[in-house]
Amino acid sequence: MTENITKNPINASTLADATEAWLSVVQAYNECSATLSYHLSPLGFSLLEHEVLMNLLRFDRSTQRELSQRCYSAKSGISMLISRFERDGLIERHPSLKDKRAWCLSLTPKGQFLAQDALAVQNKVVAQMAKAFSTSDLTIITTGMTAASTILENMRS
Amino acid sequence: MTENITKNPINASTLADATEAWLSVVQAYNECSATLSYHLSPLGFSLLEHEVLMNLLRFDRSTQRELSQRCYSAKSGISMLISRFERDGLIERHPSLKDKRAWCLSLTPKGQFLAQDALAVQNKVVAQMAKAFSTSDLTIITTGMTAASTILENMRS
DNA sequence: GAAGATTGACGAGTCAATCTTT
DNA sequence: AAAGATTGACTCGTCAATCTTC
Repeated sequence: MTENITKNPINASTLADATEAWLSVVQAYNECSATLSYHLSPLGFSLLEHEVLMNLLRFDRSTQRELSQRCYSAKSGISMLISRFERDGLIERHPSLKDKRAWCLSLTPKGQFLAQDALAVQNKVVAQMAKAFSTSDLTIITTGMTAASTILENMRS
Repeated sequence: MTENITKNPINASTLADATEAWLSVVQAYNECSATLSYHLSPLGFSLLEHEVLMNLLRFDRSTQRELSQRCYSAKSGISMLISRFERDGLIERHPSLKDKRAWCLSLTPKGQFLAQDALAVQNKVVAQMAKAFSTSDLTIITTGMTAASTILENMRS
């Protein structure tokens, strides 16, 4: 007999605690978005553009579909955004060797420089945020949020 | 001499940990949005409409500016959203007694019923999410995220 | 002058349809 | 038929300007 192992039996008080916790996450998420956006504006990047740059820094030769999924943005928007970046010389589209439908995207040298600038901004913000948490807190958050994502994803199937 | 007390000395490894933790939060946030949106659609509510209803359930007689701040949405959008809710009979606008510029917003009986339905959906989602965390985890998150919000807010002034 | 609310113009991103390739 | 990418129509929310009240 299999059993559903959870860290938490759900009752009225934990529901209230969980709601409060989640509201604090939503608040922090919004504050972080506003702060990141604020400090990125001198570079001329929106939050979505920033996400795309960070992804290409970590995962060279990503496809547009991969970016679409990792940035939680529709593929049509990514398509237009990449076209703009290509026109401005930040990104190069290479035809995929394995799949003729797809593009492999790479940062140009210019794109890499600007992405590094954006990364520096992100690091500054994340470093400040990290002051609110201990190392073990961060581990708890990473583990829990990853598990929560899986649970949430399963609630839509 | 005052000193900046933080839970975390920032170095390269904690920056990586903090980035990973934050990415997991962003992922969970997006999955939660998608799941909530998915389960709210039968009720015909968008995420923003849901947030407004939850806020009026908790804080009766809120003003539009208060909703705008608590829902992280521009006041113009709130104004139009409230007009729609008023037209559909979910909300009543009462002139504020203390400030003739402002409206005091209240849910009508019909609005209260629908807000309860939306709350039930939210509770279902939050309860599932809570399975990923222990009670002490939830406390750590609430405390840390609240502190992080303050830090982030201060980074824009 | 500052703040709450409203309106209109605008923009970023989504959805649906289409084309090509698998 | 399914999947990657693109285009056009559309929607939701923002920004700037305005009106009224503080």
